[in-house]
Amino acid sequence: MREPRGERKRRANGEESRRRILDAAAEVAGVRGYDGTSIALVSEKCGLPASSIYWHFKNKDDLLAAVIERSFDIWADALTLPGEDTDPALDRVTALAGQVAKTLLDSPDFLRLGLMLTLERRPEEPSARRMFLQVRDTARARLAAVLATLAPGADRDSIELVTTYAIAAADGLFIAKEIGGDSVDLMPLFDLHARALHDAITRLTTETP
Amino acid sequence: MREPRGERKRRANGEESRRRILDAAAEVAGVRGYDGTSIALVSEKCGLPASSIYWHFKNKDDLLAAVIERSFDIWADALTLPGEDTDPALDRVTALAGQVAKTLLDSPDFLRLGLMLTLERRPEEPSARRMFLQVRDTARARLAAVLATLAPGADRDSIELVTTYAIAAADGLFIAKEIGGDSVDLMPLFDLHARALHDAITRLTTETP
DNA sequence: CGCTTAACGTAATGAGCGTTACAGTTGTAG
DNA sequence: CTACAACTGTAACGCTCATTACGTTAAGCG
Repeated sequence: MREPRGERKRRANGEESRRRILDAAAEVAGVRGYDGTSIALVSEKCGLPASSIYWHFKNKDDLLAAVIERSFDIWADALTLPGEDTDPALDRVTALAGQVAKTLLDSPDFLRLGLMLTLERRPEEPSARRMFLQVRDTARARLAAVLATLAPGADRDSIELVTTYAIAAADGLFIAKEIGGDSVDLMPLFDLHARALHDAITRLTTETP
Repeated sequence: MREPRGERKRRANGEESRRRILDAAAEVAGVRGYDGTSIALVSEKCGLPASSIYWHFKNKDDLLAAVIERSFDIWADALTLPGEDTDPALDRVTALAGQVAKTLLDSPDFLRLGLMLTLERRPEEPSARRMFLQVRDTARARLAAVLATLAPGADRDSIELVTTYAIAAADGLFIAKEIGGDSVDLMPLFDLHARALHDAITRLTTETP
């Protein structure tokens, strides 16, 4: 998925600069959104001229797509899925929800920027948006797999439904945190969410024998 | 809340123009977001010159705040809260969730634009954002009141927690619909949500006697 | 040394932006 | 009729934007 940029570090500064640009762009884009992220701002924040940004990235769209990709990778790496031996099932769901809550608090850039991008509809869809939808889909597939193991007998459609709900509520809780700031404690909310998911899954296995 | 603009229709065209501007701005802003909504685009879409827009509204920020306010009013008017006589409680929550789902499908402008605004953090917070947070808070208060009647014995903090969760999941489901489009059917998702809320409320009244 | 090339620096381009100045138009009041 | 206020139309302002052209520097390699 990651592009190794062909070259193998001829000049040490290149890779370093690329990282600095991505850092700056992530910081700005996470706060100001797609339009609000100007090349001038990123340039100022990373100390490199605009031309260097354009040397490392095709254009602004390409830069922001790379930001999302990297930020998602960082987030996904920080997320340690609970092992299959954890029991009972409620503990497993709660542990997973807690993990998601914690990692979202630590590296929220890709989700914040990604959600902004999904809500907008430009005439030409930015590849940054496509990138977000793509990584989001892999996360979704992983979650569906976990939920499927918790409800062995359930049909595929029901699993998909619960998965959609699980992700949606997580998105919403993330936004609630963005709005409420310190007055919102994510942990009990994600506990509530885990309960809801557990109940829904249990219903899947008991109501459709 | 609404500003009556002082004058009482001296010239018929004025009110009509104002409405046309708001319609156009809502259409554009719902799709393109805050930055993406240019005065030139709104002007083109409503057939009035930019100067007319600036005659009716102080500036772009003022215009978008008015868009959110009006769109919220339309949404809130369409929302008929289920009467207190509806029973059992699950039916009441389900009815409410269904109402929210339906009205969000019909008039999604204020929520889409509002969510975009909440996710961004500019140096100077637009009054459009403040307006959204304000109307959102009134909606929140209303929902909390409804939930409180369903769980008479519950303490205030628990009600607040469930309310936050309820709104968050609704936001997330709205976004899921934006992403998935026709492949996402909101109704079963909001049913699932209603179940989750009902379970949470029931737990509030039984677990803390 | 000299050639190639990755990377940075300077400066400019053209387009679009929000906003305003200002002159016209038209209905209403005195 | 005149005066005035509510609007509309035209044209420009200054600014920021993404992007690029182009010259400079320095490391790797023969």
